[in-house]
Amino acid sequence: MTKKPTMPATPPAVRANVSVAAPASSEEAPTSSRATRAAERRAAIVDAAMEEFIARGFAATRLDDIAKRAGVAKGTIYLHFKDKESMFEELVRIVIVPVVARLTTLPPPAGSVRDLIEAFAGNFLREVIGTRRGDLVRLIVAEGPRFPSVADFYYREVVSRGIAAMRALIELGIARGEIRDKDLARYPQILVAPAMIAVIWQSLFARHAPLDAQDMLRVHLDLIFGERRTT
Amino acid sequence: MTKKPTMPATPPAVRANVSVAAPASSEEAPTSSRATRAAERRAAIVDAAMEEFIARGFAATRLDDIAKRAGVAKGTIYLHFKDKESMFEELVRIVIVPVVARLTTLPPPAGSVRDLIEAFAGNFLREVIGTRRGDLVRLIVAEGPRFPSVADFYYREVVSRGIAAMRALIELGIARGEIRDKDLARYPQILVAPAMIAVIWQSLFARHAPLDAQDMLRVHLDLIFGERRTT
DNA sequence: AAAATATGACTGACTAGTCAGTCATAGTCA
DNA sequence: TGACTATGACTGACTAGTCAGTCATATTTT
Repeated sequence: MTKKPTMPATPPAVRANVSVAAPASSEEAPTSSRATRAAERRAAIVDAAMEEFIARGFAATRLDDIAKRAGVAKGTIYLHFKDKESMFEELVRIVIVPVVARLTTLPPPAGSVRDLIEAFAGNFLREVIGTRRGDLVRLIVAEGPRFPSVADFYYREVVSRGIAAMRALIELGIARGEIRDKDLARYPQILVAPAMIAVIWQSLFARHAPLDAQDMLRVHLDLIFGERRTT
Repeated sequence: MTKKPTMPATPPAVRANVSVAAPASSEEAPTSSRATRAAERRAAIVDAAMEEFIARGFAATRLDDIAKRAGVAKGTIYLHFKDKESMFEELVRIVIVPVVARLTTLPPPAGSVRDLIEAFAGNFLREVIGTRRGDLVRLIVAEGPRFPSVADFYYREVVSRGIAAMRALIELGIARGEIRDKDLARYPQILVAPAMIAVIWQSLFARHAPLDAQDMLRVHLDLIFGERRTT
């Protein structure tokens, strides 16, 4: 390479909006025991690694950069992770698991199916679309084929559960007469597709043509449930 | 790295199902003038590069491997392309352009809007979903953020045109009363979303849970147009 | 023979991973 | 309590290897 073609990763000033650790008082807070400090460092490494991997992809990310961003020596990374690969794999688990936990903690099953799904979509909008986590989803799509274990994990923990949950909701909707089309239960992907497209769109094309994801999802739900009767 | 973790790229035996050149008689066919031979070599390089980039991503792909797969010395690549980066960029153009050309050559605008869209979907199924070109789309999603010029090109040549074409069809459908939901014209993405999801699904999750893309698209169109009246 | 092409050994910049040594903290003893 | 020792988290210079890009040489075409 004649010169570095890669654009700089998000500069350190713009910190992740999704942090693994508590606010991580950046400097000199020996608030803590050895174990605590170690945990903080690990979290700092995870945050830094996520930023770098999202910005550059797995292969092009340098461990030196992760170390610098985390404010840690390179060797320290190897105290916490076996190697670059397993760091990437663990990273995905660490970031994804709590999100799934939160999203699958459904709100009380009160109200119509549409209300349930709207609550779901609202969470998704807030927690994923247009956030670092959305970028992480794109990263998984990007690196999945080269990391079968990551793809497997993601399928098992996120996709299959999500599909199952959506299918259950759709079947409920059909049973209650809220949803007309009975075939929809066979392809819950259709229900989720616009949300996924929104994630990708924000990552790739937002600067060409911003997308009002919330409004789009509303239109999509109108399509499935029929126009929203203004309560 | 202690050992190569990457799985081998598709072995040379399994040739691309999408070739840039004519069948590329692999050995010794001096059928041709210099210019022709040069063009064949260039095409072989493009094919090989596509395979490798799809299998490994940009950063992890070695030019030595592309050369070997194309049956060419590494130096030869530099007779055709300035460097790895511009090879990738040109590659995308070279492969995408003819597909767009073919897909935008609409069949005679006869029949219902649904028929038009179904024809479109059929082409897309055949030409993209589950083919190397589908993988290329995933690759663009993957590398887009690191190759703004690729993302720009893809947006300009494929996405914006596709969206515009879909919008036109939707508006026609609304005008003719085939489509109920008027808001759909504001988000043609909704019409296309399941097809994109199918592309990604085949790439990432096919071996966990195969997806009948054709049937899914049919269900989706039923959702938009209402159940298909059996002609 | 001259020109156009093609080759692949070579170079140098770059980076994953290592490890001997440092030092703040935790633990022990008088 | 204060001094002294043990621990292991942390460091960063270093090694071994990789790979994009070059170019002197060989091969093919005209």
